[in-house]
Amino acid sequence: MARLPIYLRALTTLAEEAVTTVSSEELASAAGVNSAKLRKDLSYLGSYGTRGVGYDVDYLVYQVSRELGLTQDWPVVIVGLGHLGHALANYGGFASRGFAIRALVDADAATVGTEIAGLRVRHLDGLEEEVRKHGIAIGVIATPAPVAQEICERLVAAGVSSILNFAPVVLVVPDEVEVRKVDMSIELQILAFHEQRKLGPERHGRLNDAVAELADAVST
Amino acid sequence: MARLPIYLRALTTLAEEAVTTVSSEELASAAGVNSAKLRKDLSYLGSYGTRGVGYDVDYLVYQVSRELGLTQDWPVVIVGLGHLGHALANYGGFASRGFAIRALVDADAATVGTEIAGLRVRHLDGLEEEVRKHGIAIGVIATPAPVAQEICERLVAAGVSSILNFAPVVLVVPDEVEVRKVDMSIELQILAFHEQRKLGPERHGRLNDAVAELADAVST
DNA sequence: AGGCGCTTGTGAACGAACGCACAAAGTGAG
DNA sequence: CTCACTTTGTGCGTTCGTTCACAAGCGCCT
Ligand SMILES: NC(=O)c1ccc[n+]([C@@H]2O[C@H](COP(=O)([O-])OP(=O)(O)OC[C@H]3O[C@@H](n4cnc5c(N)ncnc54)[C@H](O)[C@@H]3O)[C@@H](O)[C@H]2O)c1
Ligand SMILES: NC(=O)c1ccc[n+]([C@@H]2O[C@H](COP(=O)([O-])OP(=O)(O)OC[C@H]3O[C@@H](n4cnc5c(N)ncnc54)[C@H](O)[C@@H]3O)[C@@H](O)[C@H]2O)c1
Repeated sequence: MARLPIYLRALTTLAEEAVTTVSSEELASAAGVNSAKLRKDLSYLGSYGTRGVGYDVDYLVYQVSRELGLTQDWPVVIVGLGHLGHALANYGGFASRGFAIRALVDADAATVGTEIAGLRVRHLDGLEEEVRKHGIAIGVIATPAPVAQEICERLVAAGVSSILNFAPVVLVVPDEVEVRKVDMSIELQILAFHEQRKLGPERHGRLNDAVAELADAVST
Repeated sequence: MARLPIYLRALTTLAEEAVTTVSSEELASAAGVNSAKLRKDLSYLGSYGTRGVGYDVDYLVYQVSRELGLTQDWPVVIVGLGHLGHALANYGGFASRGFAIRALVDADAATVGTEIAGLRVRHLDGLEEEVRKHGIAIGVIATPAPVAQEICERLVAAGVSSILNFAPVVLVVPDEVEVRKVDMSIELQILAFHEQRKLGPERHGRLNDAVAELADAVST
């Protein structure tokens, strides 16, 4: 389930506050979900709660971490160390959540050889060697969009089977490779869509009209 | 619909390649979705296709842009100009997709006053004034997690009604405010989950066991 | 020891979204 | 003009996920 990481974050926050026990209701509101949904999600991992009491925070942290495969550290390579790649490489939040950035790769001669967050940037030529050397299964693509697909293919060929893509393109990969994309422009556009709708439906698209009609129908 | 921005991107790419007409099948595969789903999505905006031919690319770009509210530029404020805030402020992909970054705000004395991407960073004190001055409806939070909720409340109080949050916290907002979050750690954790499953179910969590049993049941 | 109150785990109903498959509609060739 | 071909728009069955609601289980208080 894609919600486990959210629960895990809420749980670790609680653990830091020295909370030992939490009810599904509390945890659900901290994670921003329905409590029945949370209980059902957790029940897929097994019965780790105590009726009448709730869940033991530390124990649940462990179980969820195990389920997510975070009891070990995953080595990661970042390809493309422009603005975004720099930010990612310097971000401490990955290391503390089960990931270890092990290799940085870029094509730009000016960037290659520089040190970022204690790691030396290697030239693109060494991509495959870095992946093999560190046994890297997870690759991050932070290159310009036009080269993302090519980088993706090289990562896959080298043995990477999970990719986090920041470039605004749809990557084509074999079935066994998992891709997730983070696209900030799309997020903003979705916000703009809702924002526009708030301004009043009359001056806008047909989708809004349809929604307005629906609202009318409901209110009568 | 949350898929419209993806279609829009595929369409603009096609437009740049001087493609004038596209079938639902082609556009769907470029966007990575089922063609029936794409046609149904587009039909919500109206009937802009021609049977036997397909969709006119330029016309569809315009219709989708209008639906998303991208015929105008949306002013945006970024709060927190650390690594990530810098990357965002310098990113050209926003301006070309209907957004104009109009204000940068940070609490750090060393950052305030510096110029990033042609814009001067203003102190947090001026947040409300900047929002009002530019009529900003969309705010981006790139501050450390502990202050994100507080910043969020100030943005909302100042009149911002859509927020893009990069801090790893669940923001609490009034119903009429739209929040979207981008959480890179969560994306990585989801990848780790799938990665772990590939390694073989025997040494892992109960969720995997359940899936394995299911697979057994199906194959017999 | 027994009962009371609280919280979990889940069966079942509901609803939304997906995708198949086809009729309707347009194009172009003969 | 007609026919064969292409592609849209959509009705409908199906699947997936969410939520309600409640029985089962646990701890605590008496
Ligand atoms: N910066 C942001 O805030 C932001 C936001 C959304 C999306 N993105 C996307 O993320 C990607 C990176 O953005 P950025 O702002 O860091 O861009 P950037 O131009 O600052 O950095 C790109 C980096 O990739 C390197 N590169 C180019 N070709 C390469 C190749 N073939 N192999 C390896 N490295 C190569 C460049 O040398 C450069 O260091 C882009 O696709 C962009 O669209 C960025
Ligand atoms: N850098 C990444 O790649 C990355 C990845 C995932 C998530 N994030 C999240 O994004 C956020 C920012 O990350 P970062 O790497 O840029 O951190 P950072 O520490 O580099 O930058 C944080 C910035 O926020 C400013 N700030 C602090 N308190 C403030 C306040 N009250 N008001 C306004 N500004 C304030 C600081 O002065 C600093 O400039 C964090 O919440 C982080 O968890 C970052």
